[in-house]
Amino acid sequence: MTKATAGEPPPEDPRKNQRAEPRPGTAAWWLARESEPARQRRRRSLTLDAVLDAAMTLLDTRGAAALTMRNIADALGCTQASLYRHVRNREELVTLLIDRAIAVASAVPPDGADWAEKAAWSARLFREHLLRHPGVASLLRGTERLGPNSLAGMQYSLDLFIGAGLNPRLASAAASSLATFVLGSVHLNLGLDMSDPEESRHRRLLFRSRDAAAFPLLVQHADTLAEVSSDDEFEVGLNALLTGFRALIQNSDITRD
Amino acid sequence: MTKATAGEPPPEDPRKNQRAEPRPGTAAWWLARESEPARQRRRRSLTLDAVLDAAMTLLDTRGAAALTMRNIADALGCTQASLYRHVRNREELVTLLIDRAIAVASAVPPDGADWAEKAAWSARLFREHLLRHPGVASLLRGTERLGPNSLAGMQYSLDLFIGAGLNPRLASAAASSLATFVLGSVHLNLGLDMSDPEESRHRRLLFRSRDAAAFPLLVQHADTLAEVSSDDEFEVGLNALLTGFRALIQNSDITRD
DNA sequence: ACCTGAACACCGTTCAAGT
DNA sequence: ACCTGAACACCGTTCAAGT
Repeated sequence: MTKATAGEPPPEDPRKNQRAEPRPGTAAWWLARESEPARQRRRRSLTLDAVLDAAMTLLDTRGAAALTMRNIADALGCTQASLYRHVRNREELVTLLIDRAIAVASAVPPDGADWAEKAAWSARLFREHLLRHPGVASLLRGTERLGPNSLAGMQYSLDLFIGAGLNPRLASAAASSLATFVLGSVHLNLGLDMSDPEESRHRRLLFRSRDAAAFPLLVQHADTLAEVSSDDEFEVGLNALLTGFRALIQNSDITRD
Repeated sequence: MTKATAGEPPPEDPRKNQRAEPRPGTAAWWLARESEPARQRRRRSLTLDAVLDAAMTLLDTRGAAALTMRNIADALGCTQASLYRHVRNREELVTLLIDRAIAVASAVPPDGADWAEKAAWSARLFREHLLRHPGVASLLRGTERLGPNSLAGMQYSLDLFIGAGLNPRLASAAASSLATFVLGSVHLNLGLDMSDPEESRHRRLLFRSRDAAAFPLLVQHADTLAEVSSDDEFEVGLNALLTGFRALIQNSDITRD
């Protein structure tokens, strides 16, 4: 009864994963899924797509906490047990769901922009998509990095950064860094309500009331700090990253082998 | 029975949060906690610290999925109900726990380094701390950004970036961006086992077997891509960010008001 | 071959009752 | 004033039994 969850040290089987079912999200798992033709061959009343569709609307309308097997089954008018015919776990369901929910990353930026403008455009689009679907953001764990939609995004950004002058290794790292930053930005603001005007006021109060000896800068700049929004943070970080990539490209121009 | 979770659209009370208890992690909540002297005054057999200690060792040894009220109570030799005397929710417990688990951020980098080296040192330290405590990483949600330990980190990095020449607003955004990037980097690799040598092999197989028409770069550079590690990604992104901050500092030198 | 009903071992949270 | 026992309404997952 191992409930494997991200962040959990694996139960450490005595014999190291000797032919154990691969965990959802690993390369082995994504590979194994493709060579399972039997699963989808038969015509059936309930399909995996229908399950994922129901899960997606549930996630969007009622949030991550409402994404239960029972609720999904209810939405589909079947029993919970039926779901396990299309999915081995809840974890597997979430992995498939999130890969699918990430599809927006394949949207193509306006033509005529240079690589940096395109990268910024895509990063902003991805962020806005996640902000509109906070349930999706809260479930992102990296397990979807090898899913078809993520791979499409990777192909796109590799093209972008290699075209800009980076070698494949650096292009891959740059693309991942950008995605990492977008996800971190959304994730670090999930529990907060900066949209709530009260939050900004309370934040100011909090900074102001700190011990001035221990937190001089927080006290001194309380008003300014309370007003720095998640959008501000994102734009500053995004520009810094792209500036850094630009420098990296110029460097590898010089040290080109 | 609202189970408010990050990523969940708030249940939308008809009257907008009219004197409702603030959600854990909001500025109002952190503020309210301080002006609650009665809670900790009395000598009691079970203290909040003891609860959080037990929760922490549970999280580290058995992972996030094992962090249940029952298990915490068992570890302390009390009943679950007793825990609710020190904590209103599981959510509140997690918020307090994560703030405390983040204390490493207050470690001070070696003297004599310039601001960029110090920032890099702290970022790496924070990342390594999170990698050693994946359970903590998986629970980070931004609700701890206003906790005492995060504020200490903020005071420190504000000092660093203001000292380097940024105004308070930009310094705050830069500091947050860096933290965002570290967290995103750890979080996006939570579900994966890059330590597993098999994973790299499977990843190569996965890239190689893509449709060459749709994913030409993935197929072409499969071997290289399969070997880019999370460490590589992190270092590339970290350097890019710091390079970007350096440029930002030079710019604000010029346009100083 | 597919789906169901009913159960199992868990959750977080509450509250009257004990001391 | 503090803690407990026992319950409540939920979870994910399994499996014999139905069709």
